[in-house]
Amino acid sequence: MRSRRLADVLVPWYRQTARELPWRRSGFGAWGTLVSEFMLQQTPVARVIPMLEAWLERWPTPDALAGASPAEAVTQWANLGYPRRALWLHRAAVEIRDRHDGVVPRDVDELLSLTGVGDYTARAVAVFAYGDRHPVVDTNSRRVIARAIHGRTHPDAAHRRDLDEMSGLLPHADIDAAVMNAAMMELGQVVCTARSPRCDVCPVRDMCAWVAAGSPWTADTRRKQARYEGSDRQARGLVLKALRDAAPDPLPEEALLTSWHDPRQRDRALASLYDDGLIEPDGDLVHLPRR
DNA sequence: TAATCGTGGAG
DNA sequence: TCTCCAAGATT
Repeated sequence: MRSRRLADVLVPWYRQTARELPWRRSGFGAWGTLVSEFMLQQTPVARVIPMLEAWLERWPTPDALAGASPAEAVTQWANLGYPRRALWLHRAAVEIRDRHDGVVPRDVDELLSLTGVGDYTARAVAVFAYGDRHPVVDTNSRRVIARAIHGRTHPDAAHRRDLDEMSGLLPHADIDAAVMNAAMMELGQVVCTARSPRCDVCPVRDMCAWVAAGSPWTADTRRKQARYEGSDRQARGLVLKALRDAAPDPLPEEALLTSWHDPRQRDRALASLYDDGLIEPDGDLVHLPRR
């Protein structure tokens, strides 16, 4: 059947052509893997690499990060985006210290119980750091499945059934299954890309349902990302940038978003940041979270 | 379940 | 210039 043959082609293809990335080095470690996966959540590989190395140099273990303040984590996170991830990674480090003796857990359910760790990240750590056999499904592999298996241009929204589908594609041996998971992601990222797939160099084009269907380019029905300019997210981003730049010093709340056009939106952005625990009040001052 | 959450590079 | 979207998680 098709699923079996896909792995027969992709596993050797990956072994021959995969890019060298920091988290693919042997002995990179579960902590490094966990940090890299947090950073890679919605942030491109090229932007992650230098930030990851700086992070691991500063905090080489979960204990080291757990001993720092959330403010330090948010500051070190710099411009990676979605700063809640920095907060959550810090919380996860505290949980690893307190509940797992400072060792990144191997069990998927224990990984899932860590703050900020979901279906993708938990299995990525179990598979890529520990070598266990689980389906790892990210946006790239979902796109490859949509095209190669179902002949669709775009994947549907992420769903847990994706895990079952990927399970059906995995070879039996743990080591090969791990490579297959990585190969699907790699193919989606470098060949079967979202906007302009490079079918001319695709190793599985002769078994691709989408190519067989004539490579139809249908509309993407998934909801588009909201406009950023003038959004709450932009307002929040400006607040955190100001606080990161001032860190470790706080700033007067009046100094934040001084030239923002919409005072109600300014209040809303600040309120949501307080709510998320990304900022905290100290009289008239605003701090990044100190504990 | 669908909306929300940053930032910057590529096309 | 402007749109798209990137190794997702949470509520």
